[in-house]
Amino acid sequence: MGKDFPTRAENYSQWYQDLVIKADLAENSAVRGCMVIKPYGYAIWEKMQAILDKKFKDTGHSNAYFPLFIPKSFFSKEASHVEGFAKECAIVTHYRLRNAKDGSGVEVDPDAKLEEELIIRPTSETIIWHTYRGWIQSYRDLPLLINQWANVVRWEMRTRLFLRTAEFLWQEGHTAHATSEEAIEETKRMLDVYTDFAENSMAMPVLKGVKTASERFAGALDTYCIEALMQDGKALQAGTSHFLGQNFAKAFDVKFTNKEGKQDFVWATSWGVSTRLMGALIMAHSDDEGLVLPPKLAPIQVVIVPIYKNEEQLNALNAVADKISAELREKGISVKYDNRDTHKPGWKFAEYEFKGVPVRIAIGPRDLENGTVEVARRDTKEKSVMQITDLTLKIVHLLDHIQDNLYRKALTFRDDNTHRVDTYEEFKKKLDEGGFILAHWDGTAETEQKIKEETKATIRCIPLNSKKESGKCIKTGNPSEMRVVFARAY
RNA sequence: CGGGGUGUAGCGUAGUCCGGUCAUCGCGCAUGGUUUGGGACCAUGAGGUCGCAGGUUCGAAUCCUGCCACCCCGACCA
Repeated sequence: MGKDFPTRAENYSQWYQDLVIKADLAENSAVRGCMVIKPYGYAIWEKMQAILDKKFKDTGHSNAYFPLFIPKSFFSKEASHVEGFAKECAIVTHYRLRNAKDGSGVEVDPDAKLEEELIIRPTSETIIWHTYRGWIQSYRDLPLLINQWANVVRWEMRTRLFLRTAEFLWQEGHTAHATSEEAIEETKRMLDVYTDFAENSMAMPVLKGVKTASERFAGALDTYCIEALMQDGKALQAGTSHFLGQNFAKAFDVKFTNKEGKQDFVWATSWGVSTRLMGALIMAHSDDEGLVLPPKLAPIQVVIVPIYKNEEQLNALNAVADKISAELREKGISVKYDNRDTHKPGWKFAEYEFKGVPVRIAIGPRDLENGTVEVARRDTKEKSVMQITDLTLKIVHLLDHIQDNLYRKALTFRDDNTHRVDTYEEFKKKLDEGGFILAHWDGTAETEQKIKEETKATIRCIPLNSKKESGKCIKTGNPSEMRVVFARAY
């Protein structure tokens, strides 16, 4: 564990992959492109879920669950939606197996062909809007604010643990509203929820923005997003929130009677974040010694390691450690006291460091005499000796400091790697150094496409908070009203 | 789906060019003992269809053919 681990500078993608596996977050499975999320990795995901779920409930949403399978015909109803997902769908065609005559095992029973094939959901808009048709008649039924936690499948050519897998876990919110304004408001509200989560829980600064037409969700009128910058200088889309207009309402005939007694199609949104956030979290903070977790998402926030020579000493340490643990737990801190006799302290130090546990407390016989403990923080690797008497409060503060420090560090990194450029030459040069690039663009899909082909950079978003500034497109020299964010992306 | 690479014990590997005590070493695992303030040490032991299937040969991890899986780089995507 931790040995023979490449540094980020040596090989970033290898560093990432080894980190995920060696920190026990996930592993590749027997199924191509699908991963097994291991208990430690899943515990982080559960913390993400718990925080997000509360935010969804607090903003008026309810959870529900829709089927994994979607009748093929549903998919054809919204033209751009089909086009967007057709190339990456898994399809169920049969419902029965039988023993092969040659004894080679089981085979698909050709007599068990489904009359209508089922698509395994790559996203649930179609089944949900089909269902909403029966739920919505009047303006009194609106807004309808639903979220579901689910798995989805997108048959990807190339996969990477957490960042892109054929099957992944996510949440998808699907809401219906009486007016366009209300739906847009909802779209932005949920983008803010994601932003708040990314920055305050993940300690990861994000840029809020709108996607260009070519990067928009299939079937959306507008796709809002949060974009984060990873340590290798590549951008990562961490969450999306879509204003779907009346596209799905029209495709699935979801009408309501408004206060004036007139029929109208409802206005829709959808929004989601996925286990990809795990990848973002890992790449935002971790270092060459392993995982670094922000306290708010760490399954174990504090680990206590005893140092002893014999059972007598251990017993004395156990008593003190149990008391410290209990006090910390009272403050809502998750503590692990690792007094296993099967591993030495040094081994444990390395283990928990690699797994990103924010704070480690070591207690030995010398500490018992002095009424102290040794406290080590993962983010800075600093160690200090603290008195046991006021330890709990200090740990509470330390965890807050670590959370803040990780955010500030990530923010500084992003600021240091965000550049404004005004010429195409400068653009290409900065692009190779990595980071976000703020540049003028003439607003056409052709130019965007050309830049992408020539440099592999995409427009990550048109920032929501950016000021108008007239300038010239870096590629064509045509007039531009504001800068957009370019980057190479995951 | 195109280009490149790799498959030998749970993991990482030597050996493959040049076929013949070659199945090597390290980590890990098990047992016993000594240890314990930064990944302990000694001893003993268990564990392998050398990716799979054919073929060549007296003899194949090694040569030939086919297949499969995984990784990296592209195109596509959250």
